[in-house]
Amino acid sequence: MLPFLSRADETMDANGEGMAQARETGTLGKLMVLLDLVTHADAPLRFTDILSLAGQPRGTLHRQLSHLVEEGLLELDGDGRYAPGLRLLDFAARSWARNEFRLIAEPHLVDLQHATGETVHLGVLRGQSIIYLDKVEGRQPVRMYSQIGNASPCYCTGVGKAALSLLPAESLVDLLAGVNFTRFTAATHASPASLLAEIREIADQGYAFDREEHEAGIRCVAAPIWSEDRTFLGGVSITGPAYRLSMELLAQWVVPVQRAAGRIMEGMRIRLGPRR
Amino acid sequence: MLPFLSRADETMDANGEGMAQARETGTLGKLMVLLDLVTHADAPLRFTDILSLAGQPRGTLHRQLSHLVEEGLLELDGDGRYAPGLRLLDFAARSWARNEFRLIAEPHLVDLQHATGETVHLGVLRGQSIIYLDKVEGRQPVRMYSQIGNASPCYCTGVGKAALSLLPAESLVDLLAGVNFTRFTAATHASPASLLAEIREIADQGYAFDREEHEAGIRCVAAPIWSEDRTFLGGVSITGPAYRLSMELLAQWVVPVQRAAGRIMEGMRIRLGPRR
DNA sequence: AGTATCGTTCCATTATTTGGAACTTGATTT
DNA sequence: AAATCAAGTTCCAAATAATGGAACGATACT
Repeated sequence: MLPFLSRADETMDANGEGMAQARETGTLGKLMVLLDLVTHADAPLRFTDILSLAGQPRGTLHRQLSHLVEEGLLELDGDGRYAPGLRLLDFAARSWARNEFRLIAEPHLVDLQHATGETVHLGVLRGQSIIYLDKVEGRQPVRMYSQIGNASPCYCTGVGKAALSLLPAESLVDLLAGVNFTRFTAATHASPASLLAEIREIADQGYAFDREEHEAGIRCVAAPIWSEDRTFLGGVSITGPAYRLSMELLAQWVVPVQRAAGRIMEGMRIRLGPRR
Repeated sequence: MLPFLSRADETMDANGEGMAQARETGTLGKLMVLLDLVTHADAPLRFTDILSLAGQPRGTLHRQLSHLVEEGLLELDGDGRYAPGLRLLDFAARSWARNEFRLIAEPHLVDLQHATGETVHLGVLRGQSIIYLDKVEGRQPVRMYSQIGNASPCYCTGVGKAALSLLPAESLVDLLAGVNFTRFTAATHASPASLLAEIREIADQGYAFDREEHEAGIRCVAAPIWSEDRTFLGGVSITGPAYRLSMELLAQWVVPVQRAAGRIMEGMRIRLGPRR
């Protein structure tokens, strides 16, 4: 097995392997599997690499890749290596710029950043992952895309656990059934059982901590965001290094984070409210 | 000719209509037309809106949209409006983070930013558009994605004209034949003729200016970037407000910009060189 | 209640995808 | 230089998925 894909395997697992989820999207689904393969790889893949990973007949695979390249979703360099295409950037730039949820939340994220001086994130639950929609950092060296658009596990991030705490018990169990619990640090929940216990607590309290569960030395407080019809579930969080963010300090930020979350929800209700 | 492509044609106009480029990508091509429609719209579209724009039979369109939604490329909100899906962000984040060209160029962009104090861009030519791959800004309020991933016209941006100056005459004419010249400002080239004249000049000099041609009050200097096999054509630029960047000042920055471009090319050669 | 309007489902027809095999191309070995 | 091997590409009858007209629900409007 190709060594550099170990990473891709993990990500795929996190997306649900248990569910034996047959794609019902015909041709598109098959092509998306390929896009996933290429975008998850650590380096551009050669035809043969993809062949062994995708397990398709050569003729078929060749045409599929050609179509993806022709549409700009993949790029084929002079050495026959396939890399993600720049058209993806173009799509993403537009979908980000016009995203309603993000636009409504943005001013409140900035306020929260100013109030605390630390990094603020906005994330939503999609499948079993949290996708970060926005990030507001205090100091200069923000490398854009550094976090935005990234998919992170829901079971070991503040925003993730906050989002999960909003789910009805049944959906929660269903969702967790598909999750592969990777232990990123000593504090990462290793099983659904302990996670469920914490999530019940979070549901009562209305806020979640990440006690260095995803990355050693990084802590956060998060508050959940929801809509009545559960169209969006997500959260806001304040994140920072453990040496600066003691658990006591994080506790003091519970109220500001919740207030920001509340304002974002109010913004969504005003924007979408009349109809629901 | 199929009527439902009228809108897609418009979109293509900016990108090239003259080429009568029938999509050869079967099912995927049809779905990408829909993705284009939705991501280019100013607001989420309802089923009927897309129906009238795409002009497909209802049954067909419905299934196509369902597939896109199921794959996360589109999202359908509670009011039946289709918006770009967050999976696009996930794809883009990865393709950006691992893009070789960008990774090689990054340190040189930062150097250039420090040397001048103004905003630095890295862009590549894709089709008739420049796609910005990176941006390094001096002062704080960088809204990420503000420019990265955006597709801009090639005929009125510094990076665009620099990239065009590298093309052999024939390809250049072909490419410009497909461009729809929109006059953004009084200084925008209104026809291929005047543009061609300037591009010849740029090819001789090895650098390009943007004299408020895309946006009033914004100027830039750009230098071209190429590889022997023409796999990548693009440019680096320094951009800023006209009141601060006199043409004299821009002229002083020609050398630094060219030097940065040269270093990036060298980086690419080292990385890819042995093979070509 | 009556009637548009909007969205969804069905299914025989049609077009696209499939995949095995044959064929290039280019590098490596004898 | 010829032979061998691996990597990629093209072909085409068979299998599969997409198509689109029409019938069917679901809301909103009168």
